[in-house]
Amino acid sequence: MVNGRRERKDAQRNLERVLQAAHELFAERGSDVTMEEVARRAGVGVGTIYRRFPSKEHLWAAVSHAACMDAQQCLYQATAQQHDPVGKLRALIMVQYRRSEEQSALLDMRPEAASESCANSSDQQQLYAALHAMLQEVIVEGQRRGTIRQGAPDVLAALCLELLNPRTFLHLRHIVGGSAEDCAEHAVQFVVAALSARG
Amino acid sequence: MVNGRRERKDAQRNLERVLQAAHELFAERGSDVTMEEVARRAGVGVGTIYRRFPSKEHLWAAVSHAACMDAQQCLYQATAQQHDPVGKLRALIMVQYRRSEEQSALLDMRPEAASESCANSSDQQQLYAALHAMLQEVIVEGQRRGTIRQGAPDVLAALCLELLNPRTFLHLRHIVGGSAEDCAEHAVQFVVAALSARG
DNA sequence: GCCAAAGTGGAATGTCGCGTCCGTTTTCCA
DNA sequence: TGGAAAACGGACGCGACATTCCACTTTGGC
Repeated sequence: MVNGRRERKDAQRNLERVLQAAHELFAERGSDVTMEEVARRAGVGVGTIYRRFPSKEHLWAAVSHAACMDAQQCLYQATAQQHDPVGKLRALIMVQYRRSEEQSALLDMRPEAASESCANSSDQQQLYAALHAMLQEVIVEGQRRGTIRQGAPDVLAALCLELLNPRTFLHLRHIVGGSAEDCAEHAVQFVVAALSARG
Repeated sequence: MVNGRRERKDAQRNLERVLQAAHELFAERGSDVTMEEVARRAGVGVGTIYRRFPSKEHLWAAVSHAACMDAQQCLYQATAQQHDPVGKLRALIMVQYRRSEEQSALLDMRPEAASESCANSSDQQQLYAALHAMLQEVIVEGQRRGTIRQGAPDVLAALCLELLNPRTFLHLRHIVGGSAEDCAEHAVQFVVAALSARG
């Protein structure tokens, strides 16, 4: 579409293939994937990738950005449909765990390790922050209603957040052996118990 | 000491220096440390390291082994001095968090990712397993006494375990801003609430 | 103090993955 | 259909590391 000329459709198709391939590989194995692997899976040459993305980090950022925006969107929607804090908590855990099943490496984020090359994009950190904020909001609301015990909301949210990490899901999955939903249910029980106001 | 001849004392000294340097660097930054960095910090040449350890993985394994054995020892001792489940839980968290302060990268283990080159040694997995077993034992005992709620002990232990990971500590530390003990106390409150039998 | 064995350091080598370059192929417009 | 422009792909260059090699140094036994 540049300079009055339509974008060539092979170029368009290849961009899609590259993004698709990169998404699949990154989601599964994180950023320690070779550019050549991505190219091979996409059925193109490495040069084609570099035409669109100046570096591996840029490709990672693009894939990560899309995945994180999507995840954030899903999390917002899921909580919006719930009206009590416990329901919102359950929704967050369910959604996060279901996504972890397919995209553990892409969603795995460690906010404290901000500088490790492209393994952690700022989008992941933003997703983490958004999730932390959502949890905190739920906790504050629960405290207002008296269903969630007192205590610094940011700290409680941080502890819950650890249990929402894809790694936790994988670990749990390994032990429980059941579906993502089964695992999520265990985590929900645990978190709810940890947060509930004492009887 | 081989072949009737004493081990040269420069060799012995250098081995100690290498292990010390490797421990410091690995503890801080994990296995993405250059052999040359280790050599430099130890004040030796890389050749000297390779004389003792056939590969970087072997060096990592040696350092990791020592750290994990030591950690396991500390955890056992700490729980042995406590006589009720909650006390044992508190002790485990306190000890683990204090160690995390210095050795987060060495103790950080992800049992589900067993094959990622040398970043995860089998010792780390064993430490993880031991910690999981200790938690499980504490939980079973608490359930017997009626102070800990019912539920699959392995699953409950797995969820607690996530909160004992050095990453969790670092994240919490960042938010709380206090000492390792402060962070541990928050985690203890959370875990105890999550596990307590309902009133 | 002498010397053979043990140990040392760091330059050289091999491997691997990122990113570039350019001859070839495809597409689009007229 | 012809040809210019855009896109392609994969061989190649390069830097970063792990590991090897060997001329040189230190040590322990005599």
